[in-house]
Amino acid sequence: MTAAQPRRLKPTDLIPIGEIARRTGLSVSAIRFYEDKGLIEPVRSGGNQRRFLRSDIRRLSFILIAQRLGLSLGEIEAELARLPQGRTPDVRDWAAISRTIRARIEGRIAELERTRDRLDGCIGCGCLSLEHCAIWNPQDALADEGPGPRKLLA
Amino acid sequence: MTAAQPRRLKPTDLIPIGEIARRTGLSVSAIRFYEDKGLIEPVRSGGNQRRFLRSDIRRLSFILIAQRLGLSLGEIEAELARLPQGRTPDVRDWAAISRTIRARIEGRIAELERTRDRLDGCIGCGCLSLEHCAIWNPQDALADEGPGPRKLLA
DNA sequence: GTGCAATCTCAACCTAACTTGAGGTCAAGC
DNA sequence: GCTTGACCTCAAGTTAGGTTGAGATTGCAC
Repeated sequence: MTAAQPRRLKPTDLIPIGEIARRTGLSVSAIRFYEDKGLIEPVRSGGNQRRFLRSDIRRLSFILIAQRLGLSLGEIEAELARLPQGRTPDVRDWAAISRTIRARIEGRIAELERTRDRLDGCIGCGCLSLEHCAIWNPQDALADEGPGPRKLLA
Repeated sequence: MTAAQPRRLKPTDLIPIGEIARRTGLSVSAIRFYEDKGLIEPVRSGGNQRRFLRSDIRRLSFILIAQRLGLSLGEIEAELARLPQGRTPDVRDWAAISRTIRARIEGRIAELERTRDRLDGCIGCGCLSLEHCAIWNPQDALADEGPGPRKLLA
């Protein structure tokens, strides 16, 4: 039972942290940090070292992409929680998550286009007060992304 | 000389911090923080209280907009440094700065569109490895915005 | 069976962007 | 002239997202 694996589960499918770091471009410490935050759950070797699956590369890549879009690690965790437990996520699982992300991208693009147009309009109109100008509308903080003063965005 | 001002420099043109906070949506502490960082320089009343000009509202509004675009306070300070010293900035001064900001917006939009298209392509192709997929390309970190792991973005 | 690079844990540190609190002053209304 | 709310300064605290360092193991190669 222990020799000549029939379904060929190669030991190379278990990747140590250094290699997963190299492959994703993340630092080793960042990956450990993400595990700490519950974003990823590697298995452990006999000697307590982390061992990652190939599908974890996709998981980590997703984290990177989502971060670029302005999601916090908490929000990313929420997205990842939608992946199936116990089995390796397949194309459809990832596609479901992608739809959420895609919507976010669209929204962000729309917001930027709005800001751009308003910026043009505001400079063009020369109102110089911004107070009653379209661009300066704190209520319109529909994308809660980016740092910004907490009071305004909260 | 002290009575009946000829050019009508109304005292209401000197705004206390509470009112400027109310008008911009910023917190009082955030405004003081920005002064500390050199982003704004209110004058002082006889009793050492801050007094803002109306044009400072525009300055603070600009800070908010720029932050939403992912600029750090340091970068914003650099932009604001291009405004004239000693005189109140006029339409053309602000227009010059707007052009930089506009370019940034365009760039960010382009990047998001690229990410969106790649996301579709990647999920569609089912490669599931991301390693050799277009979307997973750490070299393409052309927008150094958002938090993200320092090693990758540095 | 030994060497040495890669890992491990845990605690401390870091930057950005603010907030909070203590203790004291200013100014406008009655 | 006194009260009360708005302001002042300065120091310390907070959150997110990691990094750094010490001291101890592991595990692959020779």
